[in-house]
Amino acid sequence: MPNLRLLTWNINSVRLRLPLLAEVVRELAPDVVCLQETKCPDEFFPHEAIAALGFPYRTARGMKGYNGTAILSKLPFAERAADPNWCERGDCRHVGVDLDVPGGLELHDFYVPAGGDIPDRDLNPKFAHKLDFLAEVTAWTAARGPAKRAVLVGDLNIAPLEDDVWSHRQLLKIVSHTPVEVAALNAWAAAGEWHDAIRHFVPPPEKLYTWWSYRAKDWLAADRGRRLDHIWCSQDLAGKLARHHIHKAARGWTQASDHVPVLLELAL
DNA sequence: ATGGTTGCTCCGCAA
Repeated sequence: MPNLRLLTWNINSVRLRLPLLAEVVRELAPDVVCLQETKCPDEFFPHEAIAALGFPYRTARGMKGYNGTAILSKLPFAERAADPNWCERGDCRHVGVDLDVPGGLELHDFYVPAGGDIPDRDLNPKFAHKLDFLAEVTAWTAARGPAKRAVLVGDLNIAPLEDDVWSHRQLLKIVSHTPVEVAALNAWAAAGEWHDAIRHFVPPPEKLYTWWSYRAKDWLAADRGRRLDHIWCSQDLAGKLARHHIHKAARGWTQASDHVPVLLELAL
């Protein structure tokens, strides 16, 4: 089969940014799109409009106002309905599918809790939730053993490497780049023997970002980004990584998301 | 050191 083009994007409202999703599809021609922060209850998910973009297979797990994940596909898949309800919250932070490609492919789309502003689990319940969520997914991953024929994508809300942030030193106490979060993310990846498919193409010390704050006067000039969005693959796919693309231009679009699409092409 | 913007929803909260 031709290469599989997988895209992940924190769209920050699927309804508001439907025209931008169409533009992403037009420019990057993904076969599978994993969205986060759809902010859309399932009964309002824009299925018809997305079907018209060329995605006959779709699954959405959304809720009112916050969170929400969705997978849109040109290829058939079976939804993984039995995956856990993280932290018993039902807060729509994960959806997984088994893609119908030769040899099969398990695909997981995650939206890890952002964690609030104070990096202390005793002072900040949102930070405690982030760490608890990471501990839970790590235990689940460890129990399942090394990932095989699998890809994990999403807004993991952690920039693990020094070169995943504009200033390692200045962000050490900023939620998303604290040592405790980085250790938790690394433990999760280690538990499944996941391979960082994007850093495979762009090793440190090259800077790499997927998110730029809305609060900057000039996001491009300041370039104070962070790499919060990730694509991991199982070791058996590491030799099949064909190319990647971080669609930085999308950050400059009118009414942009603060995250940009990240694409991985796999030679299955 | 601080404040800055956005989206959803209900006028604050999460990011």
